Amino acid sequence: MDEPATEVRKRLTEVGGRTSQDLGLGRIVGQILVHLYLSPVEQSLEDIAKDLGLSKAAISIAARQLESLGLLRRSWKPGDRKTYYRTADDIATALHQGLLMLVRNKMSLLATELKQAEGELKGLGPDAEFVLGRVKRAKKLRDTAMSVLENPVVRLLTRVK
Amino acid sequence: MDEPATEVRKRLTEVGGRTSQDLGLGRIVGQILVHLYLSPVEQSLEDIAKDLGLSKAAISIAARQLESLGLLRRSWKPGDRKTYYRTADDIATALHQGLLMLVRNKMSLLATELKQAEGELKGLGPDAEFVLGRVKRAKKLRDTAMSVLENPVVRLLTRVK
DNA sequence: TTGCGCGTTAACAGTTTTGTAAACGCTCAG
DNA sequence: CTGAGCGTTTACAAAACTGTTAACGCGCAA
Repeated sequence: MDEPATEVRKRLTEVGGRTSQDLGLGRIVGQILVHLYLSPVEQSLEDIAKDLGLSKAAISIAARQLESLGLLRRSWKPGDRKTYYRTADDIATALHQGLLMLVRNKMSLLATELKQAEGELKGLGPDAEFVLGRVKRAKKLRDTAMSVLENPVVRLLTRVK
Repeated sequence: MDEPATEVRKRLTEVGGRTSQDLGLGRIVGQILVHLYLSPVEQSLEDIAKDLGLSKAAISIAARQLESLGLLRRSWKPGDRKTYYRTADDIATALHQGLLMLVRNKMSLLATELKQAEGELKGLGPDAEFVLGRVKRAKKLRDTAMSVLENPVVRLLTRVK
C-alpha cells in the first residue's frame, strides 16, 4: 500500500455504500461520493472504476445520478479528453436539502391520499364512519410531523454551518 | 362489494405497503398494519391472508415482525384456536419511537466509524492528514444532525398527543 | 390413538435488481 | 479521412428478493 490512509478510505467508502443503499439509491452512488469526498484530487471515470473495482459503465450511470442530485461536479482539463469528478463544494447543504425534500415529498403524497380518502368516506354508513375516524387520526399525526419539519426553530437548528 | 369503504381501504392499504417498502421492511408489513388499523374488529391470520390476497405463510412472517416492533397485538378467544390480530393501542407512539430509534441507530453506527477512522489517521503523513480533515468535517455534520434530534424543543414538538 | 385445524418452517420458483462486457457514437489528433 | 480514446447504451448473466406450496409440529377433540 502506498498511501497509509488506504485502509481507512476503504472502510469509509463501504459505509457510504451501505448508507446510500438504505436510502434506495444503489450502493455505488454512496461509494463514489465518499471516495471523491476523501480524495484530495479530481478523479477520472477510469480512476474511480479502478479504485472501487467496478466497471466504467456502472460508474458512469451512478455519477450521472449524483450530478443530478447536485452532489457531484464534472470538470475538464485543457488538452485532456477525460472528464474529471469531484464532490460539489456545497455538498453538506445539498445532502441536507436532498434529504428534507425526500421526506417532504413522501409526506405530501400521504397528505393527498388521506384527504381524498376523507372526502370519499362521507355519509356512507357506519363502517365508512369507522374508517373515517381512523383516517382523521392518521391525518392529525401526519400534520404534527409536518409541522415539526416546517417549524422555524427546527429550521434554525438544522441549518448547515 | 358489501362495505362501501372497501375501495378506500384497498387504496390506503397499498399506500401502507409502499411506505413500509421504502423503509426497507417488505410491502406486506405495511399492508397488514394499515389493514388492521382500518378494521373495526380483530382479524385472524386467515382473514388477513384472504383480504390481502396473500398466503398464510407470508402473513405469519410479517405479523411476527410487526409484533416485535410493538405495532401489533395478538389475542385469543376462548374456545377458538385461531390467533387474532389488531394494531397496538399505542400504535402512534410505537411508530414514532420506532422511526426515531432507526435513525438514532444509523447515526450512532456512523459516529463509531468516524471516531475510529479519526484515531487511525493520526500522524500518518500529509495524505492521511487530508482525509482526517474530511472526516472531522463529516463528524461535525453528524453531530449537528444528532443534536437536533436530541434537542428538547424538538422533542416537545414531536411528542405524540 | 387418530384425525383435524392452526401456525410455522423449508424448499423452491418467479421476479427484480445489480453490475458486466461488448458494441456504439462522438470528438479530436494526425 | 482514419484511428484512438472516452463515455454511454444495450443485452445479458449472476445474485438477491419475494412470496408460494408443501411438509411439519403441536394441541385439542372424538
